[in-house]
Amino acid sequence: MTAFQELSFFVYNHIKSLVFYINIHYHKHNYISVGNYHGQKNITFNDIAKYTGFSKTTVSRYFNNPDSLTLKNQQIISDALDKLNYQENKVARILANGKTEFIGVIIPNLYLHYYSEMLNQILKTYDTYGYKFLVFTGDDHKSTERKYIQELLSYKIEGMVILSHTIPSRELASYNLPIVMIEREDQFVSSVNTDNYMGAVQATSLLAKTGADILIHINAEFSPQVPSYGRIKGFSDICEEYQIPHELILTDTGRSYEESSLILKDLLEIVDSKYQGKTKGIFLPNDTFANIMLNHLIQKYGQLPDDYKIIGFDDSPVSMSSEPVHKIIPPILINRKTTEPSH
DNA sequence: TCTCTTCGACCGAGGTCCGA
DNA sequence: TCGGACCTCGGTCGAAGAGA
Repeated sequence: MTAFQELSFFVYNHIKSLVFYINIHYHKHNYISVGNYHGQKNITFNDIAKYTGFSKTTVSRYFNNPDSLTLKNQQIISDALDKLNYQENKVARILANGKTEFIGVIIPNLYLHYYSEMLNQILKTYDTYGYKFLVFTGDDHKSTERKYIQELLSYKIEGMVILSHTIPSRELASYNLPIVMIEREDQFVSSVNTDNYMGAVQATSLLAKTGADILIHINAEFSPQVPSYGRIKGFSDICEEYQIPHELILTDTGRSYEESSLILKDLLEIVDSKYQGKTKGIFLPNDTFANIMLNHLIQKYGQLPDDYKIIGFDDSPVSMSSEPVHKIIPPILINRKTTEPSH
């Protein structure tokens, strides 16, 4: 068990024991519920109704259509809310109107910076739209992700954002739920994609300008239906069009940081010996892999050697729509120190 | 007639009770 | 043991009543 697993296990058990304590306390004294730790009952509309002498419908109207109440009665209810320390109960609202305001998110993992940053941007939309997110990491296991989707559906989510690529869009469309896929095969659902082809063209062109003798693109194998395939195609097309010496390495890139790191380390050794004395321009499928490669080079040589030029690929588009819509985000080329021309 | 307020069905799933 | 009726949770909402 890793340190992180131990930590999460401890947190889970601690929360579980707290909930158990609260439940025991409730059954023993019948005056406590989860969310209020001080032996005080959760205040409901019924309590406010009893306290003020109004019906609970009138209390409900105070929140949803206050103009239908006299100013005097609004003030009475407002005072009661303060006095009783009322706290909004979203669960009851969901029970009544069926709108959970939950959106499910399935991502392959969080160790790739692309996914964690994407999730970060998705979570930030709460302030604007009010939707909450239930997030699962599928680790590229189809059966696991199907199980997670069933779990999400049981919580009556109002939509799904899919960054995973194990489940085909035809199957996802059958759930009859608003779904947006990001950088995935998207024939039957809405999607948001980067212009991978143009991004690869820009990256490859930049590497070529650095004076590299050989250009190498490392990536996983994708079918042409997957947007990421555009990176492979863009790289190959530019190299062939301008007759640039190149090598395409399509391989399993791993399912964890450690696995990816080992695979990239092995690939680096192969490239290092195969193209000794030549300047190597390496185009990696994402910034995390580019950083891993950079770290291996620094560990080996103490710094980024002059005969290595590294470039990654990342983006963070987000959009949603009820109708199938496919939005293409134009890539922006960012020139960092890892692709400075040789002198 | 209009404004304000109340009543009670309803949402969904699990628990309880009672009769067969 | 089984099945059906009823209740529970906390809100929403349409219909209807009360009063000015």
